[in-house]
Amino acid sequence: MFLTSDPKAIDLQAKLFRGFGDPSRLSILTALRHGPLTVTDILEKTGLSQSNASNHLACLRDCGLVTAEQEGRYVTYHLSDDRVGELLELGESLLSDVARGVYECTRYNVPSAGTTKNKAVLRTLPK
Amino acid sequence: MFLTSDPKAIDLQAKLFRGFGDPSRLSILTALRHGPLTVTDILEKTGLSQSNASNHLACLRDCGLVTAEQEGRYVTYHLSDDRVGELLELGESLLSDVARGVYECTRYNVPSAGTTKNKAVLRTLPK
DNA sequence: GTATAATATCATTGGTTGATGATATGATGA
DNA sequence: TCATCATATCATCAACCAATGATATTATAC
Repeated sequence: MFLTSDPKAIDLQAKLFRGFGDPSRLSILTALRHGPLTVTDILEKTGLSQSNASNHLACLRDCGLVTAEQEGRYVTYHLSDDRVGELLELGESLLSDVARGVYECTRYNVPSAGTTKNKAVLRTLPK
Repeated sequence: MFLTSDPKAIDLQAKLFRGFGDPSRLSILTALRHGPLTVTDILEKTGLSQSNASNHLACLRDCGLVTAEQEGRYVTYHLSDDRVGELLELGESLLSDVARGVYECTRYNVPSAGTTKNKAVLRTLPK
């Protein structure tokens, strides 16, 4: 057996996709798609709580998906690379054709954006 | 406050990206990138255990990212849409520029592909 | 029919993650 | 200096997910 490619590269790439795979982070990235925004703007647009957004922004910043600039009292965030936006776009496009399947897939679920009130999970439906 | 876009769409899109955000699933998708493969082929290429691969294949199938065809005793899987491959490619390209940041991001971690022996997690480093 | 190879299903469980709430830091203006 | 606004940090804990191992199903060959 020889592996498709370096498992470490796979792990890293999976981690990269996870950056996009959380509703809070994804809503932040989506909000930034049309231009830079202040944290305050992000809070307004996404409806996330302050500390939640700040935690995720730190994560996105560490991962290199967004960059931050202090401007007076405010900090302005923007997407770090055009490919981040392209990935969002491609995901959106793909989703438009596979949405039903994704919706019905019961192996995993995402938490509802910004809240703890998660949907009931339907793991294993009896045949 | 008005939200960037339908939270339900965000949740779904996040769920889609999660399809790519697990090392086992990602290694399967990557293995399929150069053409259709039998489950047995996938096991060989990825090193995943049979039941683990089968579980993830079911998930990818449900989500519409791959399709399956029975051929005799074997089942052949292939990517369902060109955009799946494009997403992998774009992710790879982006990773080549942000890999260090992703590696060092400590907010979340992926399990090592196909095994339970996970790396130690370094959640919160003291300043 | 029986045996065997290929794949699928599913319950269990340990480790991980994300939201929260409290607190800390930093920047500006009075 | 103090007050206040903007943002960051961090510990806690409930919820979730993925690997495993056992078992079931399906297909072929004999």
